[in-house]
Amino acid sequence: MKKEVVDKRRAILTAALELIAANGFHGAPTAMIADAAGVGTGTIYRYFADKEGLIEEVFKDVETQLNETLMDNYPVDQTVRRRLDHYYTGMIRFFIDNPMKFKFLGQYYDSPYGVALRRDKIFAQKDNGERCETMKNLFEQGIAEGVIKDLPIPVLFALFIGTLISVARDHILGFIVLDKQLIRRTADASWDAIKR
Amino acid sequence: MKKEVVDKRRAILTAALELIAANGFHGAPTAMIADAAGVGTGTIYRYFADKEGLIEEVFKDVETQLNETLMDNYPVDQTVRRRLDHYYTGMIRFFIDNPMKFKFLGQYYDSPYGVALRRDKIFAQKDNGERCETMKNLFEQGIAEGVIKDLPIPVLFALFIGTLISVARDHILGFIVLDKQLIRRTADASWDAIKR
DNA sequence: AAATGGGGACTGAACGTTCACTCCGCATAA
DNA sequence: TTATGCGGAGTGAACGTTCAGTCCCCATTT
Repeated sequence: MKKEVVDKRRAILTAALELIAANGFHGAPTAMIADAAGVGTGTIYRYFADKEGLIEEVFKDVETQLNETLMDNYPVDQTVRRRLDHYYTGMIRFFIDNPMKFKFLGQYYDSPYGVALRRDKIFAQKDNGERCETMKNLFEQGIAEGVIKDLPIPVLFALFIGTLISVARDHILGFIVLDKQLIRRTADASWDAIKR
Repeated sequence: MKKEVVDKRRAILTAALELIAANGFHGAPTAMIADAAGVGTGTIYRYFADKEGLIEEVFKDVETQLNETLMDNYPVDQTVRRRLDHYYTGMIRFFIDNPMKFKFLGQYYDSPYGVALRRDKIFAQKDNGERCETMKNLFEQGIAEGVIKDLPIPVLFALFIGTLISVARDHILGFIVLDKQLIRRTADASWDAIKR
């Protein structure tokens, strides 16, 4: 835990992420994860309760990284649109830069593990005071200001984020190449969907 | 195969669809499918090569039903927007009316089974002459007419269909209730995303 | 400095379970 | 009798998990 010489916990987390992203949950047996991490199969159970526990930890890890990325340079004092755009482009970039993490999240969300998870829960910050807001809050502010359509929050969420996920997947699968300009135009188009 | 008294093939297809939609691929062992269908486990292998073959058949079945639904009352002579709207609302209604089929498709698409599948392939008609068009064609027409943004087809697809899938899922999971009016407003918002 | 001993991180063969799939006998029909 | 459609106990492979044993580190002793 403290020695950095060989952090086996990290090695297991990384191996699990990569193998699950590449082959799915059931294409990543514990023996294979242990192998890729360079540890014995038993060692996994020294750091995690069971395979499900391991997967949960991987998820939390990715979630934290994504949240940290999104908090970076958060434009607190700008318009609702600018703040939403920060989230949108930040997420796209994170997924493009970390395709394995994107695929893992995809695996996670529609599986027994993630069914109970609400989509907006991802962005529910816990202890960051005023620096960030949930997207839900942003949508509500936008509606109050009259700049966003008065639709139920989950619908706005679907309109705004559903596209993001589809576009990111297409990029990762190689159907399109999302350069800076195309990201810009996609983000604008998604804004068109929810703007009043 | 020909006797309708008890169509075991159909019973197996139906049972597989329901169980996979409810519990996922790995929560639906062959023994359970056979039980639900009221046949012996061995009988499955009289009608299908293996479990993968069965799942493929279920997929083709659902695909065909969806396509047939969409061909109904297809507004051949109307504007691009009207024709796209026909697809959009038709799909939403199909998914709302057949939540199990929606869930099954979700399972199918991000699994080893569906990786090779292109999204627009779903709508590639085979033998229907001029009655229907692929969404790809509709997007291209729209771009040529100057009514749709000049973005890559997969991006337009993501903008238009990504939202549909998210919204349908939210409805099926019970987070929102999609009545006729809300479907209308969602379809319009999705159009805003792609319209010029 | 060198020798010793104890403790805990680590390992992987082995275990029990689960699953897709097979095989052979049975029931029905001709 | 022969042919056909079917059932479900049985089979081997693969999986998650365990646990008895190994090995390394370091405190202690000489």
